[in-house]
Amino acid sequence: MSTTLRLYNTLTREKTAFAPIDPQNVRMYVCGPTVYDYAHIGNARPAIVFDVLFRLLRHVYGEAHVTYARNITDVDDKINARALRDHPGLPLNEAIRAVTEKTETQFHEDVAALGCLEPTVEPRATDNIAEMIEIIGRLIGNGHAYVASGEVLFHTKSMRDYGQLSKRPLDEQQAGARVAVDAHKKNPGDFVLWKLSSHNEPGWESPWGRGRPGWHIECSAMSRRYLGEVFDIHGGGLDLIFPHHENEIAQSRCAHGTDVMANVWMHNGFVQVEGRKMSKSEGNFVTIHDLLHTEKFGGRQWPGEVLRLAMLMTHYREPIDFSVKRLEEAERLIAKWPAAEASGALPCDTVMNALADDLNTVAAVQALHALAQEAHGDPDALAVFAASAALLGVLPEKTEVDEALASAVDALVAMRLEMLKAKNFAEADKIRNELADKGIQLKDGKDPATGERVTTWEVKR
RNA sequence: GGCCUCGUGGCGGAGUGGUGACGCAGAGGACUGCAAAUCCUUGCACCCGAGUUCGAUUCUCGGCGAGGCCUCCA
Repeated sequence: MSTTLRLYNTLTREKTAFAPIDPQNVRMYVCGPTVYDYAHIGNARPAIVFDVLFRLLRHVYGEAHVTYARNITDVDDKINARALRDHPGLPLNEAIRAVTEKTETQFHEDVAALGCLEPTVEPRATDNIAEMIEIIGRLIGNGHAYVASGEVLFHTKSMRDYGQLSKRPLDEQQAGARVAVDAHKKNPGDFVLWKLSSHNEPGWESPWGRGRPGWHIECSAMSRRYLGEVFDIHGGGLDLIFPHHENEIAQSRCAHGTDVMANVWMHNGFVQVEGRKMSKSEGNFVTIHDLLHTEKFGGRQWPGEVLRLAMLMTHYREPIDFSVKRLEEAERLIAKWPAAEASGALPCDTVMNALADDLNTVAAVQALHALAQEAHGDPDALAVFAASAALLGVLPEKTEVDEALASAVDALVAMRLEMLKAKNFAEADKIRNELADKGIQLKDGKDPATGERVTTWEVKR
């Protein structure tokens, strides 16, 4: 409990000491995926970054004292479009459910492969429509929202300090510079809280007619439901600062009459692929699934732990260039790390301090690498390594080897040593090669005292 | 146009007003029958210009370059 975390806060543009509202229940909200298609590696970054933060918070405040909420956005016009495209024969609601359930399952498989713990709660937008309607009702009631042309809109001008997060005062924005201003808006920056649905769009009954929520309101509703009106940390990608997070803040604060929505706002940087911007419009994005299970990237599949480490080799606020070269380097590092099981040991101070300093995973990984070298042949160091690696979620798992295989390999190793003594190199190498083909790597060493050859082996990861 | 990042050796990536982390790759070596693994040695980098200074990669200003947001996107 003595560790003090220092976190960079987008709200203040400063790195400050983190003090939870309630150390017995530290609360974090992270914007999750819209479930209409495979998640790409841009989605993987916040999942991994905030997973590290989750692990760190659990370590500092105790596992039972951290609540991590990450939403599933399952109402969205992109989902509707996908449902109509992929399931033209089904009734709309069933088609939508088919899309969202499949995508959600896939997302969970992907992030699990990336070594991410499950959030404490993972609420769905469609399970929180009533909460959204309640908040919208409040906003209309206290003059922060109005009804126009069948939509409920947030009245940005009604909020004195709108734009604090993005440092984007309303007056200074070029109104409608790149998007036509809808005539029914009182101000160009006003955004939709609720909009009416046609028959071929999903909708819910509300005081303003059968409709569906605007983009931002779900996070206000779900964060309040699970974390309260004011909570500790809100995270997401850099590109969400405006308008999404700005508008979440506006909705929540105006509905609840609070000065802040979350105390600390954290944003991870952008992801590029091989030096180029990844964008949906250009179609050059790489999905997590592609990396894990296909040979689309670099002509091979990549283990989840390699992807995770590659992601953590750059500080979360910096842009990251996802490249084959980077993945190869990550893989070489992991290959040098010992497999171990987390025991009761405490993580190394260097790793802890690095992470406590605004999630400096780069320094943490380097410290970890140094530990890995010390751990070579030192059980105590190995335990510290394991605990430290677990904090980052990059602990190579000890491959379970069944005893029959182990004794068979041991016998072959003994046989090989006999052959070596007889200088029968051909036969000895044959054994070595056959084992290698089965994924078993022999490692010859020398007993420091006797000078005898000592052979150990491991299952290649 | 507004707002905002970033620019360090082949690559990744720290850091500091006064000999220059570290990792990966590469090179050399030890060990080995040969490999692998392991260990040792090795890297003279800080976008450009001006300014401040005894001295700047580190501070200031100005360029140039890369990128992001302002519209669905992590």
